[in-house]
Amino acid sequence: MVYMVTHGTACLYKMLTDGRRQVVGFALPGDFLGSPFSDRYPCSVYAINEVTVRQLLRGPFLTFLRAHPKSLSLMLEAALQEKTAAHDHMLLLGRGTAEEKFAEFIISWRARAGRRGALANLVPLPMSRRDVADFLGLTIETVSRVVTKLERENVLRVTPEGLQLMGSTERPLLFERSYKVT
Amino acid sequence: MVYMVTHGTACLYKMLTDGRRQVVGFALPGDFLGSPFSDRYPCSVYAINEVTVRQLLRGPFLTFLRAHPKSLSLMLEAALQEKTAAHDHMLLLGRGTAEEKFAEFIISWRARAGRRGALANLVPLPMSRRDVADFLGLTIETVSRVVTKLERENVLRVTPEGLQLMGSTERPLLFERSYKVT
DNA sequence: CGAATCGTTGAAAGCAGTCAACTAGGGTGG
DNA sequence: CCACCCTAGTTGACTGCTTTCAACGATTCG
Repeated sequence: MVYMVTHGTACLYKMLTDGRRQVVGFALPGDFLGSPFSDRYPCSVYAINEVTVRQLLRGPFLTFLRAHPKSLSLMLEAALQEKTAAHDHMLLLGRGTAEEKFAEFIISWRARAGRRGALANLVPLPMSRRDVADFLGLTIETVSRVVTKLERENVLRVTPEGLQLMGSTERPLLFERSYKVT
Repeated sequence: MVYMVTHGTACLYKMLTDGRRQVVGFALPGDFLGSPFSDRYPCSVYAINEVTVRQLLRGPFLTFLRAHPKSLSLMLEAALQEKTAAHDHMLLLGRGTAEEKFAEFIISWRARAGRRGALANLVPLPMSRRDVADFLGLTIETVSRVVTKLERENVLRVTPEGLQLMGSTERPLLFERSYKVT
């Protein structure tokens, strides 16, 4: 079974028997959950806020895709992009410091979530600290400490509506990247 | 431009300006490098051993895919699988200990590399310690220490041909997983 | 009000990182 | 043939960032 998110935000995660959890991503409207090729779910999902999905039966969906190569092509393009995004996040998880992880998360979340309208400086954070921590491979305490530190440095401000990024955000990104393509 | 690996093993990685590196995967024969939809390379590549590839021009390849939905479908299936693999690795990077990271790596590398024939207990490791370390988000020193520890515990033996896994490998995997699918 | 959940803060511990010394092979050139 | 160098890998001592453990504050809800 495949689902397509139509409204809301979902959290995708994997969990170990001892409770350790890794959030692998967040699904926004337009994103697909599951694969039309397998009846195993690649990971667990839970709704962060009110979420609605469109259910797609595996068989009929496959038939549809075979009949509409254009859609198939779009799905492949999206899947490849998501693979690249996953690789980017690996870099963060494997090599980033706590502060870099959080900064990069805010920047990219702002770009994704605030797609309606220009990049706002008020970034809504519908997910809990635990979700953020598990996404970044940190503990909630460490996330809290990083937020406090950035707040003290006037990089951002915590409001009930989300994180208010200060102007200084455009300055040297904490987590610069430059790919040497060989 | 897209390439398909036909022989050998390649290493895919991303790197930061300060030299920190994350290996995002290893490409074996049959794997594709790059995307037919974008002319940006998603990551850097280097050949671990003698590698041959088949070069596919983006335009003609796209035309071919449009004319052969079956191939398109196979590429989508592969891309979705790789996305799942990337997510699995995120769990390892974000939540695994050094020992769990290495153990899981050996197990899954054996499954992939030793596909010809049954799962051998002699696992060849064509890549360097640095590649392994950068794949697991560790330092070469830590990898070395883990190997030494596992060798002392008679879990494996280091030989010039690769890692010799002892029988005890079938026992409780060091990194058990169990997905609570909601 | 009490209970529960979520988040913050502080102190201490621990796992992996850093720095450095050392070993082992492999290639080169005198 | 062997001294030399260079690279890959190992090992040890120490440091440090993040985790762990614990207490506290804020908010919501019955």
